[in-house]
Amino acid sequence: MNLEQVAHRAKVSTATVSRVLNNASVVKTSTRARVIKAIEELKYHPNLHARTLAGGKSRTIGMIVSNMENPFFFDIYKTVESDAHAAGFEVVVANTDYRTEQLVSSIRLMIGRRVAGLAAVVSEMEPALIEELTDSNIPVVFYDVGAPRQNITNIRVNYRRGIDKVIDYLYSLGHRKLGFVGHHAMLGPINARVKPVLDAVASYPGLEVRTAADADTLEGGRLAARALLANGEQPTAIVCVNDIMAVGALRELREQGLRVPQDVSVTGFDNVKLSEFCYPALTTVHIPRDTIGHLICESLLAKSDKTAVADHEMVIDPEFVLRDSTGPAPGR
Amino acid sequence: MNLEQVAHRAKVSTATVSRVLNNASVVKTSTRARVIKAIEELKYHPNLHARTLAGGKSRTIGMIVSNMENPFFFDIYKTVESDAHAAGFEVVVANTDYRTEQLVSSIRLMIGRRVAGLAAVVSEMEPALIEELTDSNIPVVFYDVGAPRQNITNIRVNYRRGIDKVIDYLYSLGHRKLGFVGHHAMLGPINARVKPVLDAVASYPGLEVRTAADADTLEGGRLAARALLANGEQPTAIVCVNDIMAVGALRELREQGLRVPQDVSVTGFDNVKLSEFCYPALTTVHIPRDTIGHLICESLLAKSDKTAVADHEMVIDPEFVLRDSTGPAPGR
DNA sequence: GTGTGGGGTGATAGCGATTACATGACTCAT
DNA sequence: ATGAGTCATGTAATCGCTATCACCCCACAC
Repeated sequence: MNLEQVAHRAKVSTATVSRVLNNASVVKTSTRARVIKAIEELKYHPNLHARTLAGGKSRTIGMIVSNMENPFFFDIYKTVESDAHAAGFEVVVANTDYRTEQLVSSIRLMIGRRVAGLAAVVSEMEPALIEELTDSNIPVVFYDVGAPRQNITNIRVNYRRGIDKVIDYLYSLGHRKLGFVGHHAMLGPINARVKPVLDAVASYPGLEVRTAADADTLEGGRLAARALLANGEQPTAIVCVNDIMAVGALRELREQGLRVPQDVSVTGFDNVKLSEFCYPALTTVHIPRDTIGHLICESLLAKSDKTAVADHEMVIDPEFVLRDSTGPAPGR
Repeated sequence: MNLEQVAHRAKVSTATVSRVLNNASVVKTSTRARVIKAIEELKYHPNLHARTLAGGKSRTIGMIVSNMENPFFFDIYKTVESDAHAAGFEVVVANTDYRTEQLVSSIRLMIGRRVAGLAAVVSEMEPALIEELTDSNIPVVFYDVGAPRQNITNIRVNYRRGIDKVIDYLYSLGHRKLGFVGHHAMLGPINARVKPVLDAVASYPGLEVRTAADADTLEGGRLAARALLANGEQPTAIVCVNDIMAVGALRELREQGLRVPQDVSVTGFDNVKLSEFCYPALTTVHIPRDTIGHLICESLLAKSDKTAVADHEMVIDPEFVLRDSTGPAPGR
């Protein structure tokens, strides 16, 4: 079923059918009606591939994320999608699972699709890939990828500010031995997340930290916490790189008969919905995923419309959220 | 950057470049090397739209789900994606948020994309849409959509068997007043999920059930539980349509100072990873998302390869999972 | 020497849209 | 009546690729 058949049935030219399909230029009301009738009768659905090929422009934007399983990423995606839809764009997502190989093929795929814009919300990103991307001439927005770069819009969160509030709070409660639960992908944002922790820790006298890492999942958080509790002296507080892993840690502590926060305090990061529904509710740091999503979409659409929008860097400030998973260090 | 430019640079015809790209027929080693060199030098990425348009076949399969936020759907998606990748296919997902309007536009979009196959893992599905889909000649697999239909492969779960085990267990523990937490989309699978509950309840003497529904989210579960506790006699057990809502219910009970399972028992459904990480860990029913995902992909790929694969119905049996959120009815 | 067959490559006709550009039919002021 | 200006529509080139067919060249058998 194609344009030509519709045109034939409506006794018009393909150009006219295209016109009514795109609401472009003027078509006589009676003609339009005939065309629409033909379209419906034939159950015609325009071929998107032919469309973008002929039109030279694609109405879809691509989004690459590290781990859709983590609601942090999903929340951003959802905002982007809703904004994109409002502007008449589709969005296709790709998951990297923190694997470079997946990232590479996802990027190639997006370039192959000639997406109107690409949002990369991933931790890992090699310079060669960035180059490949910028060469492709596709508008790109990164979230939190490594150092600032020219020709790229980068949205980042001031993790240092967030983690400072956490460490400061724990310190004031008497905690001196911290455990840090991270995940294996110790690059990009994880770096952007890990380094601030180490920096913050270093600025307090007598504060120690030990790190354990695993996958960015509930199970991973549990295993990392287990590792933390197994080797060496037990920390009085466990700081987690994100809420999901913190919930995993919570589970491990419970299993080992440790009470939170009486025996061990736990903190998360992101303020994902779940952090409020787990038990005990997590003390965490709020990262405004909706703001991030809006910024991504706005920037992408602006770039794909006009040709000259300056690339820039946007920094977002996180907020401390105090809940029930933190308390005074034991014996104090 | 297109085929022609690559061909020109490698001093061959476009046909030969295409041959190299597709590993089709024989190309002299030296020629292939020249072409590959040109491709790399020009940073050429084949245009996917032109490809599928010219080739007449798309290497992507579409998947429509009701609510990606619910890990139940995500788990299925993940399996499908991984199977699809293994077979050299991409998958694009669309979210309906249980809204018919979204479903319609997603289906149209998928048809427009000329996907090689479509998996519909949604609750709502009007006959007209199903017709539109079958007319489009795209291989389709449904998960749990209404009554069995011809010309459509349908994968379904024997909810009755699952819920029977739950109700039976609660009944044996002395529970007679049940609350049921569902979600607003009371169609399709929700029907497939709700009706069995009512049927099961009806088969026990003296068993009562009251229903409350809200959104399919943590928050929704909480609100539904709140409604259940507010009106009328307090149930001794709350049966939830899925784990996510159950975790929401857990939160509400805690907030109201009710202990689980001492004061109120709670059950989930799906056996999502979270059900094991929340507190208390949920008694639930396991639905094998991986099996579902495998079946979907297998069926879709089979259909898109050969032309004559019979449509059929597959029924999956769920399993009861006993954990810590259920106990004897209070005062017994 | 001539026929046969196959490996390697080029020319080119689509695929299904969009989009100049051209055209034809009217209206209307001059 | 005539030329200009609109409005509505048709014609056909084009997008970037795949796939068919034709072709050339050379080895090898008879």
